[in-house]
Amino acid sequence: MKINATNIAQMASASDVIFDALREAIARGDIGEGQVLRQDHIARMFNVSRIPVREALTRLEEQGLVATQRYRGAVVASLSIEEIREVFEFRALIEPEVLRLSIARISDDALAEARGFAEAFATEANSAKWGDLNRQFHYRLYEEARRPYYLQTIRAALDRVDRYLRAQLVLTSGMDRARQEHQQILDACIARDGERAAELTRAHILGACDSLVRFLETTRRPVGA
Amino acid sequence: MKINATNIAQMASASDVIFDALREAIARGDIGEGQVLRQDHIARMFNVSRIPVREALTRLEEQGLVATQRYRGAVVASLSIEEIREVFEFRALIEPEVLRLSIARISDDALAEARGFAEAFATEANSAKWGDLNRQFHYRLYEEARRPYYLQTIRAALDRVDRYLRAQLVLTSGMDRARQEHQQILDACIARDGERAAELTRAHILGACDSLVRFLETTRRPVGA
DNA sequence: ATATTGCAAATTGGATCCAAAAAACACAAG
DNA sequence: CTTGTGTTTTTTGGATCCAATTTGCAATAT
Repeated sequence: MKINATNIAQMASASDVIFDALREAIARGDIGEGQVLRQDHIARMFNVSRIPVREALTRLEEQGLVATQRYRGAVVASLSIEEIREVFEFRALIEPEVLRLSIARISDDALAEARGFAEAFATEANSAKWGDLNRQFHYRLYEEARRPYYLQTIRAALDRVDRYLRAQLVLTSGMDRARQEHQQILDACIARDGERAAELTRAHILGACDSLVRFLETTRRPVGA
Repeated sequence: MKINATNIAQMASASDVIFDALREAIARGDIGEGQVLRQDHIARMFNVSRIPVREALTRLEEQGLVATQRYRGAVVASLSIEEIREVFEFRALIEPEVLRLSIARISDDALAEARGFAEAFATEANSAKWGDLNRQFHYRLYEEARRPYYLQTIRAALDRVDRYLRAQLVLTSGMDRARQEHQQILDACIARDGERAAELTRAHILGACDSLVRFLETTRRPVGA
């Protein structure tokens, strides 16, 4: 048997790279909602033909991150306040449950790593990094649940609303409250109190949602002035 | 302004048709797990080139219904018992909540339609139709929740395990119990007892899962005989 | 007989080309 | 100045073609 790269790790196809790059850019808000994604433009950015770009866009549409109209191209999906609220409501149902499952078997090492992310989140000065650190903190706690399907669902839901969440974090008091709530969640995890950790997570998500919705309702008046 | 078909409804692209056809065939179990899906073969079936087929396969992979390996093609995803259990556990978390939300505003008309599906399910002699009727019954009750994101998630989860569920239905006593449980759920809905309807739905899903897993554990011994 | 190597066929991933539709634009009429 | 119409340009959806990789098979050596 010859040993080459494909034996070690399956080489990522071009569309995988494009998909991941666009997915992250959309989730982070680097590409604003409503912005059109031209196949040709993206193809040139990655030095490929339009074929892998179309595959990436297809996958993004399946994930709900872009909306495509026939012969009109893809635009970054924009969510109504109602849709945003629904995704948060969904997260508030799933994530506490996953954390509960996770705590039943969580190791001290995992807790220590989560604590590291929480501290990095709390002390990071660059607000552009808050979103990633927030995600890492929660994910680290969820991973121990060993529920790949749940985690995938959570990731998809968070991808949809992450750019709004990041906007909420930089609001006054948004970051302060997140810091405190992370600490409380972590304490409950360390105490192996699944019930309390779940309830705190639920409140954490719903609180962020409320704060975000209030913010959006005062700023979003594009139609009907 | 000229009026033509595209004004009335956006014409479905070729890949939409292929995607829906394959998705249903996989969910229903008409294409067995592990079966390879040759691009060329499917393309000829639909009288198109491989391009729209590849788009459909890409979307199916994003939905988790097929698994693709680079240069090796796509195969219908096969789930381990653990993975099946996780999807059912997920459904048992989501669906009761959606039903609870739905009951808060459900109309008598919707209940009548759901009753119609339940009766059709209970009296249908052709076992091949049980799966669809089962789905329609539950969906009709969920729709009134007006939660498109939840519904989409439920559909994706059910697509993954529907073929197993259909196999479980035709097991002895599987159909009998489903009939009774549907009636109980319907009664609770008619009484607008969201709490009871949710708990019955949860038991309905978990019961089917247990029955299915027992069945699979006795029949599935392909490795290590 | 079995394992190994080399070649041919089959299959996928990607590039290029073409047709269909939409958007942008120019221009005439009211 | 606005509105409507015809034309050009842009962009997407799909077909065809080519390269990269895998798979099947045959020939050979042990």
